[in-house]
Amino acid sequence: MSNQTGTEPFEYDAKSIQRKWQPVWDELAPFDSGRPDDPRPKKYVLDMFPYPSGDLHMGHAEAYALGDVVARYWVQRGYNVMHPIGWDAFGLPAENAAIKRGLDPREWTYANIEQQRTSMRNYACSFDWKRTLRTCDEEYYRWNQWLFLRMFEKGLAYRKDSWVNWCPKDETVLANEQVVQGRCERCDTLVTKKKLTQWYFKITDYADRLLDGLEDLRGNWPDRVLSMQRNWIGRSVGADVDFQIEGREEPVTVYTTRPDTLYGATFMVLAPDTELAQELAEDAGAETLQAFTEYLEQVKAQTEIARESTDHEKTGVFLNQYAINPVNGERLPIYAADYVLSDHGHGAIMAVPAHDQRDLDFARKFHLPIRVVVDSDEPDPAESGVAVPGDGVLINSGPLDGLHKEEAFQKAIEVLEQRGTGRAAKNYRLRDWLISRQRYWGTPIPIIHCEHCGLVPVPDDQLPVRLPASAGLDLQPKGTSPLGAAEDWVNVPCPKCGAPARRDPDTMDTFVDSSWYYLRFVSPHDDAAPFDPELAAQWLPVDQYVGGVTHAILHLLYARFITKVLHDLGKIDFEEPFTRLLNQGMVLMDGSAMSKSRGNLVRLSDELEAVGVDAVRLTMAFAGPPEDDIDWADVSPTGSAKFLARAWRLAQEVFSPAGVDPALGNRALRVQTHRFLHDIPEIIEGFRFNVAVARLMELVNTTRKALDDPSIGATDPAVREAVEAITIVLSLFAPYTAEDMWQVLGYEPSVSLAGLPDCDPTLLMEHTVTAVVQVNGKVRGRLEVPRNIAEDELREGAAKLPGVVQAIGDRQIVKCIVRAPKIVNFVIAR
RNA sequence: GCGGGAGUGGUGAAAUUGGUAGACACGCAGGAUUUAGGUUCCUGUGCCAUGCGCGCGUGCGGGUUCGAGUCCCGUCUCCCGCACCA
Repeated sequence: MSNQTGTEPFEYDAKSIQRKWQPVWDELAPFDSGRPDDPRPKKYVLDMFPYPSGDLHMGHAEAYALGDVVARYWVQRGYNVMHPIGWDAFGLPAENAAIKRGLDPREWTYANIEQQRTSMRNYACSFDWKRTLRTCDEEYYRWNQWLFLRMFEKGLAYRKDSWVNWCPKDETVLANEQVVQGRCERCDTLVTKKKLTQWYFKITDYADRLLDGLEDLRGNWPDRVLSMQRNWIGRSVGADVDFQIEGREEPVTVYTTRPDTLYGATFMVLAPDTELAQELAEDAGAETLQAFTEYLEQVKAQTEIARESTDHEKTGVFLNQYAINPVNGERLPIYAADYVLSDHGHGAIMAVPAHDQRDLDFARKFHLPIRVVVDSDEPDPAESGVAVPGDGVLINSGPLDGLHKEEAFQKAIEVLEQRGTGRAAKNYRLRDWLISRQRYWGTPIPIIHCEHCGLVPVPDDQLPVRLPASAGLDLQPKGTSPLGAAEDWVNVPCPKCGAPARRDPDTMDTFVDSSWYYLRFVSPHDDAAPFDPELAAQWLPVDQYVGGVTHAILHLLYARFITKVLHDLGKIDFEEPFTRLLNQGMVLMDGSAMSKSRGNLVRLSDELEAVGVDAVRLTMAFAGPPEDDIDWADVSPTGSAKFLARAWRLAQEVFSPAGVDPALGNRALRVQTHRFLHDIPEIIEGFRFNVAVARLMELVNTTRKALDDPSIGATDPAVREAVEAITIVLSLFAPYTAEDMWQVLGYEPSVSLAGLPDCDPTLLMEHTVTAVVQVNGKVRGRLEVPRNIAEDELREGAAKLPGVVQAIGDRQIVKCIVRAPKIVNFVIAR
């Protein structure tokens, strides 16, 4: 970067500028927020807090660069901005790394946090350093326990025995959300199922509100995230229908989204791994039972291996039993088949082969009848093998005949409700949130197991339940929590009856920690409450959340859920935590995600060393729309560095005193400066950071020309005005460079607090514009005209342009469209 | 299959009420400065034709309009999420 010939008068040296300003900012703390007397309106800008698994990487660099633009922008607009940072410090990676290195997870975590903190300061993140938090601090996690207890009281935290996802490598249970295509989200191991008693949060109680709440976020959250959440919750609307079974007391209830096709049901299918299937098989006699048992074994063996297979050849076994269709009394043979899942709906379906592809596949294989009940133009499914799911007119359906799908849907439910054999119902893909983990490095669950009293909550005044020191504990994954072996810790008297009892040895999923941390920032060291209610009322909700799309489902869904819970507990008065969300893309290298194994890792520290902090930040902002991925191979950090040097040199050459009246300056340059100032807010608020940088570059180029133009020159006040505007806006992207320029321009630090200059509307109005003149829609000439030119005048001027005259020739002008002052279009006969 | 999004130069991308397509950069080419390289500065750069341009051009095909990257209909491709979810 540096000029080694020494012939240039000024040198831009990113490193020395960084060294120069960091201590000044530490002293000034320009981003401290929350002085009680601060009259500025509030703005809460939050970056997703990092996991301290090492030093910052390119992904952090992008996220924090973009979040910083937003935070710094609102400061420049005169807001009291709270922009805090913390560490999501509990969790498996820390524990695994600690085991590998033979360290205490605590030591390893805190060391990483310190390293990240140093890197963030160097990276000029505009965080309020008085408001940091670490989720592994007991002053933080005690409030996880507090939250757990409140939820326990409300029945929202409960234990149940069920088949859970199990990662054999990490030896711990996983939430549904942590299983990606049958594999552990973290270590990619094939997930297995294990029957265990675990703690759950009852997120399904909030399914409707979580889904409906997405409507309010439309426009302020990326469509992609809204759609992912919608999919994840997976609400479907339909009906529960009760079917009597021959020779059996209790009916079987099935869930269907197509009650309109009830008359088209020709058989029933149960999930093989249900008690009902087992019972029916037993009741049907030895032969059936044997066939069923064999099938069940086959299904169980297959699940783990064939999980991923894409073609699902239908299999199943007849249970030799019949159900009665409640609307027409028909006998429906009952099968057990693995295409019906035990954990969806009631684990049983009515099969309508004509109108459902899966049922049709099964019916064709087992030679079951196929009855069309929705008449459409499609070919007969029994012939074509293609089910007809679309609309049509109902036939063969008794009272539903002649109705369309939608009407029949409603009517069928009415009929069922009248007869008491069914009712409208909803179903969700969403499952309750499994929060217990059999690992050490997390928040202890504040429950004591007493032989006499059962599950006893730890009284609030005994919180926190401290995590015991790891010394002497075996942290190796082994399927049970290491805390169970901490005898001094685990054995306690029951808080209720005083008898010897044991603490729950599990720890909480770290997503519990991150589901409410945004609230803690308003009073990070409060020891009376998780957050100060008054401060929360003042600051919340978060106005702008910034983070990666990797958290589109997990973290954001959990945080929305916990927010609604806290709302219902009367602790806060809003239901959505994050008003606006910006999801930045990923930083790639040569088209794919960076990884050591792929050998395409770009180290942030190397980039910072090569071009400096500001150039890296600027590159992140300029690369393209923030939500798009950045391929580091496609961008030019050195190009950014060159631009910064150009801008910086501009400031060195300004030769008019600070405070000079810009009104005396060059008009053309002033016009461009003020158009720039006018457009910047709209551009930044629309997250079009790349455009903002382009506009900065444009203004730098123009100002350079003005400066070098002898008729304008370094003493022109308009040059100073332009450079000041550049400096202030540049401070959003390249704070070190801008700070240095600000000083050269004769001001005290910090430029971050300078404020965006007002733009002068008269300068926006006065300048001339280029009118485009078209003939038959093709551009044939241009005309410099005043902004307020009259239509007639513009038309006459346009008609005289040589290019236009030539294009028209002797043909007749049929029509002339004039939109002053921008365009004239002559329509001529062809 | 369901849901969401996107297709614009060699590359990243602009064009936010239908009105100059390709701003701003990267790359490349040429030139100035330099012993040389780098830096810095200047010029050029959508495609085709380049002796000429009422020539072509925003995935493709239609339509509306004086005028379409933008609106409408159809179609293809790609990316993301969910998926034997009844």
